[in-house]
Amino acid sequence: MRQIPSEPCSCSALRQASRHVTRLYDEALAPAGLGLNQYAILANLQRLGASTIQVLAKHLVMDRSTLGHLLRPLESRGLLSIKSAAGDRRARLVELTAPGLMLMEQARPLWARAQRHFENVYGSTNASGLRAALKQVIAADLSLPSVSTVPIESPAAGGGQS
Amino acid sequence: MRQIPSEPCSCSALRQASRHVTRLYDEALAPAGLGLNQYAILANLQRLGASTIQVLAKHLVMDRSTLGHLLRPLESRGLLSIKSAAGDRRARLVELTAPGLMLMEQARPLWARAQRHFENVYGSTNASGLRAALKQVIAADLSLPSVSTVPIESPAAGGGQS
DNA sequence: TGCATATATGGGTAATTGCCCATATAAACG
DNA sequence: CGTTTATATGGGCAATTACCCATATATGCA
Repeated sequence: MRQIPSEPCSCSALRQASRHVTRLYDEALAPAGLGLNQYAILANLQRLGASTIQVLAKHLVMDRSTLGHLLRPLESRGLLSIKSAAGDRRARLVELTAPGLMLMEQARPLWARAQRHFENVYGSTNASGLRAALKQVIAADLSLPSVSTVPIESPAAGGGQS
Repeated sequence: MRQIPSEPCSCSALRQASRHVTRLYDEALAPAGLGLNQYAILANLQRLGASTIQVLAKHLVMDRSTLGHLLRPLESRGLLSIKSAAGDRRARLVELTAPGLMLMEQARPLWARAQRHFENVYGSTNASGLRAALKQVIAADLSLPSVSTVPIESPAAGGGQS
């Protein structure tokens, strides 16, 4: 009875590594009362300036509604503000507040410690190689061709996975 | 005006790639009514045979309580059973049921399609390289040295968290 | 101008994730 | 044998994740 070897699932591997590494960063950021995810949201906001949920979600490679949920607690804590955009009344502009900025100043060194620690353990060359590889993964268009229907078979133009 | 470049956060990169790739696998597995995570749980269960939550969680690089939560819906659907272990009344043995096994037979090709698609787009060599890198990440001991206390300085013994 | 379409969100539901604390057992040790 | 310690879980809480569907605007085109 061939024992099935652990399936080399790329997705599981990614998720497992995410969970593992997230524990490190969450622990490091805990003194600031932030999780890595919240830190990433605030950091992107600081970098981008006021942004719509849509734009911010794109940068975070995150579903819009997910981000919508995640903003709530941060807004309650006064770390960011959400107001209707001037030109477009559908859109809402998310922006870092002064307290949010202050917290980021305090949190950045905590983040840096986690990042440094990761690079010490895993190797900084390995780490940048990994980040580059992940960047490629993120950029890849992974949309599945609809399986059964095979709807319209427009010629060359096609689904365009390179 | 140095614009802050996107911070090369290893953890964010991992999480973003996870989210991105998970969407592919979830979509592929949807016809079986499973998410990738649920698939991974059942696949490990099939591979390992009856296991305690503890052991299963270790294999999944997942918190025990997380797994406990995730088992509930799968048990309700009758895909796995959870019974007290014979020798150890604390432990609970999780085991794939016949319907669970049948569903896995149906789901495996769906998983395979996602995996194949990922390798087509990202490159199969890249993919196995990535999995190898992630495996190393997962194996790394990332525990932070307690920052202030610097507790006992036992000599050589070293990192040994048993 | 007016309707069809596209865009930007929000709410609801469910699964995913992990922490802390409580409980039930088991094991170890004196 | 009894007490301390370690192990295996569960429950509660909160954040994370994303789907679907509804609503409010904005845009494009006839």
